[in-house]
Amino acid sequence: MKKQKYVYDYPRPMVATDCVIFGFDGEKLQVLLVKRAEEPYKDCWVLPGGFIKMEESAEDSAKSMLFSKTGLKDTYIEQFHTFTAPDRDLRGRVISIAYYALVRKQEVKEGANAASADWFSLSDLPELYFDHKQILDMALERLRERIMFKPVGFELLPEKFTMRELQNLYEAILGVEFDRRNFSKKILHVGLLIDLEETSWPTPKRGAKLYKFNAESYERLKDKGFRIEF
Amino acid sequence: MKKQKYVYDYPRPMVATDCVIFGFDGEKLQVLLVKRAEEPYKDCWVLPGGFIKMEESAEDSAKSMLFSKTGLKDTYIEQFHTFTAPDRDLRGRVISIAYYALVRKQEVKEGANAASADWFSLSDLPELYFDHKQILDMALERLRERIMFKPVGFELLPEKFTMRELQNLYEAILGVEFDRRNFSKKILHVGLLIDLEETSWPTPKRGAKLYKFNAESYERLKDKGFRIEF
DNA sequence: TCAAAAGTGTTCTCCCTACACCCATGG
DNA sequence: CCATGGGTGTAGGGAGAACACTTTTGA
Repeated sequence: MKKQKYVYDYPRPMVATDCVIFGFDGEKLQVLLVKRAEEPYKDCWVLPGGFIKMEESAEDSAKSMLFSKTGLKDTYIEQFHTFTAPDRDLRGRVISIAYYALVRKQEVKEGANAASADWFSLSDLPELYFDHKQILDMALERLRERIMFKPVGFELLPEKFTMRELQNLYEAILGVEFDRRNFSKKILHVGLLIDLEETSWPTPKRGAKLYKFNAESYERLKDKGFRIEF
Repeated sequence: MKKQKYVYDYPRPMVATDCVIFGFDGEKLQVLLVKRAEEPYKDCWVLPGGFIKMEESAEDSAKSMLFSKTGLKDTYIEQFHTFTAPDRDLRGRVISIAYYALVRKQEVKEGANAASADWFSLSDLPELYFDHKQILDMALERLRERIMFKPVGFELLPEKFTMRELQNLYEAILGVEFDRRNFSKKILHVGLLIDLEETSWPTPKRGAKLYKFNAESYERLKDKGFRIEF
């Protein structure tokens, strides 16, 4: 089958999506990186991404890429910036529409891609290529802004979690530390948490109460937005 | 001269920038629209925009378009979303990287484009085509989020302004009303305003104090961010 | 002299902050 | 029994919200 060619009157850039996939291990915020299979930068770690198809939106493109790396559908995904510097990609003029996704690491299927994909803590990243470090930095910045108004953090936690885990998550994202008691009071006051009458156990030392989040109030607050002041 | 053609192995979308240019008349928030010169939608009002060139970034493209419509350089401009629905443009697959800009209407050159460009209050918009209404709505949403953390509003005001004008601006952007006295107290407390010892005059009835904003504190707060709670 | 807009200060309440002690568990 | 982490309450301070009267000026 002969290769088809595409002919245009004016030059056109290539358009790709890249995705910053955030996960949380209970302590630290992490990012999923993949190992490039081809030149340039073969075998180097980069953000997962790909060129968009003509009949799909960028969001569809990002979602199907996300599915192929994690086996997850219906994850939280949000477009945050489009990177357009003419020289950002060695291969030619490539524009990248960047997304970040929040996933529950527990639900991510390991295996198929085990050798070519891995989680990295933000404090322990490998060198990144192209402009992927900037992309990652901006993703985190946007996530920080977002989490002040929308309870998106729950997308990163397992169904049941302890107050400590939730606090660790907020601290990891915002890069600050909170007083245990005040944090707990504030969060409970928002009314998003349901106190499961269980305790996590075994844990180191003493078991802690488990919470899940209240999907109903969540729906209410997602539109309206809310405010947590730290 | 014969028209050159561009040939690629894979299909590529066209990439454009569209720009939501906000202005403020002292009372209401406004948007600059242009009249299309060509089909489709000839003579209809749309957001100013254009295709990006291969050797310029999207931001450069938006800026030069902005310059051509307003005569302004160094305006506040911010990318906020990229619109990618496959059917969003009748002319084919066009991806649009959208920006909003904040300009001082007083500084905008009228004239050259007078017949083909005009300001519209948000409450009094003409019908918009393509997905430009959605683009505009999202621009406003992002501007709202932005103004809570960064003092970007000053980009829309003339050098000297009254407290009432500043309040009108915040009310117009956020779509709420504030108590005059509390608003004034809060804003002054941030320390961004310099009390010029002048009064606006003539105005309707009584003259009001004029303020300008303090560029120095502005620079400080722009990085650090700040918080105005309303 | 009346209408419209501007200037100004106080009180009350609520929420955020700082902070310390006791309890349960595992080693 | 000791170390580690979890659970809980209170007192004080600061900031936001509500609110009214006086002044200026143009019509």
